[in-house]
Amino acid sequence: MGGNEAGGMSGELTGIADGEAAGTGTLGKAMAVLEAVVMADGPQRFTDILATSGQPRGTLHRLLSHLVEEGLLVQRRDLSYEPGLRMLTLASRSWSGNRFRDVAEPHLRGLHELTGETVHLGILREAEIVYVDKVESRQTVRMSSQIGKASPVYCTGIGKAALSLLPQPELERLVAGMAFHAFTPHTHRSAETLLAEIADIRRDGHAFDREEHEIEIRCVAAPIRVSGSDLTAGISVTGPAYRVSMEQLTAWSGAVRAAAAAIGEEAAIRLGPGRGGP
Amino acid sequence: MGGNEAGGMSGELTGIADGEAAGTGTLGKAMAVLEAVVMADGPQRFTDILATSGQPRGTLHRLLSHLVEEGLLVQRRDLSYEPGLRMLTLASRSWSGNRFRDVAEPHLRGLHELTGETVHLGILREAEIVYVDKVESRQTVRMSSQIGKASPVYCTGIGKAALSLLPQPELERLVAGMAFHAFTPHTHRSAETLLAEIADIRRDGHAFDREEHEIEIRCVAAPIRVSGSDLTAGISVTGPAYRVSMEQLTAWSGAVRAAAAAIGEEAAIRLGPGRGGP
DNA sequence: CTTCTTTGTTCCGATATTTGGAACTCGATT
DNA sequence: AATCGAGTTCCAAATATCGGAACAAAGAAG
Repeated sequence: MGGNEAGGMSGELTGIADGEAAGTGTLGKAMAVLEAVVMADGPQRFTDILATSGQPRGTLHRLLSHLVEEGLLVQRRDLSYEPGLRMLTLASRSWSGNRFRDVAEPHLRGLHELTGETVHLGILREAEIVYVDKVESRQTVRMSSQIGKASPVYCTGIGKAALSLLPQPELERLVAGMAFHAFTPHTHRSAETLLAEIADIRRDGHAFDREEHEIEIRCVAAPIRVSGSDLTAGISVTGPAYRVSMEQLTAWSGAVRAAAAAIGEEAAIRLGPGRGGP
Repeated sequence: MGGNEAGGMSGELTGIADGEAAGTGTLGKAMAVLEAVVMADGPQRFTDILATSGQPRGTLHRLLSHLVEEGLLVQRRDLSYEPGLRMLTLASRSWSGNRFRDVAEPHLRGLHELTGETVHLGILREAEIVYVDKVESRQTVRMSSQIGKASPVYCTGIGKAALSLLPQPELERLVAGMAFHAFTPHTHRSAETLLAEIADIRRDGHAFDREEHEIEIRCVAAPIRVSGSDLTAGISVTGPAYRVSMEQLTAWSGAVRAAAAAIGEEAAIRLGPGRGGP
């Protein structure tokens, strides 16, 4: 197959060249379509998806039918498509069965009690940070807006912290593929400045987000390394600029690093050897 | 192709009997494997999955590779498989983008404040109820254990309530396929008793769970019908038997019915015509 | 140390599935 | 009536999947 694009006859079709093009065949296309629907804002009509996915009509139609039959999508009366319930069922298991989150949770709570601010746990996946848990002020948290969300690495505290753990070649590979969207005036805009900051982070053991992702929002983060696992993660304490000064964040950095270290060690033990307990 | 079973020579091995045999081709198999891993308790080794999924070795291996490549599964150092982060990403969008849940939420809160007990929102999918939201006492709820979980219809308040809205033929189709597992001494054990109770529920407009799913747990539920949609759902107020008597539940039934009606109407308006708002 | 298992990975011809352009249906619009 | 747009169905050609069997690698037993 070609890439993701519809494409026609494939002239040279060298393929491989870039990233790891090739592919997951049918599954890949199905997932692309699924994602197109899930990530969209409202219900998507056939034509909408036709445009976003770039699949030919016939193919797309069959893919959608299959997805509906599997319960991953639901077709409404007006023929538009929405995410189906099966996604929830699968996800809830994936989340509650996540032992890493489980190990980290008490530490997140501890940090929250110390600081009174929101605490996040994120895992590195390619050039993104996926938030896996969150402990925040009073309000019932629910499957918080954040959980499951993926943010770019270069503009988040956890992201930069996690990057600091990567071996240089891996780091460079990721940075090379980055697009540096300027979310705020403080967002990194080039590989150079980012790499420079990462050097600092390696030295200090913690990273800051100086309103780089969202204006008026700051955080301190520390990386988590789990020995014996390929997992790279991080935690952060986040707060509004008017309430948490950079000095305040610096004061908390020790606690954040300590919590990160504790999670890393505990996880190495509990995730390493055997299965899960009771 | 055969059915889902791998089997060897398959004597009769009709398996599924019929239902809607045929299938979703490759996607179906991939999802079956994915589900096998996600629903399992710990990380699953290749051989474990080989057993549960019944796919031939070669096929299974390719399926797993593709699932990993898509980020739906992750392969650990010891070669075992775990749910991947992409599931979370997809699910969180599916959940937070669910407008029905959004409409219902204030009403759930209202019921919670009135009763002080746990309130659930569930949607009917085939012969199961999938919990989509939950409001409970103080404790931080998080993506509660329940959310996304699917329970059989015949032993839950919401399930029976939802069934009561179905047209008779549809109802009978579902009941015909039920397995009636006896979770407690009070669980329905036959189609007759279930159908009889559903007749009552149609009359009363609400259903009870008299410790039928879990011992010492009771609830009152009311069905939600959204006109103009195929959605069938329900809400319930649940509590421990020592604290909530059947009389208490009966006293609350009016409020539950009212909330259900309100949700149904509001949803019909907000889900019906246009897209989502801001 | 050798032999036997057990577990995971790779191969490859046969074949069922997917592919995608084009024709078709149905309803709304002009 | 004729045109347009959205969704669905068809079918020969292309290709990804299928799955048995051979192959490696790591343990366990002898």
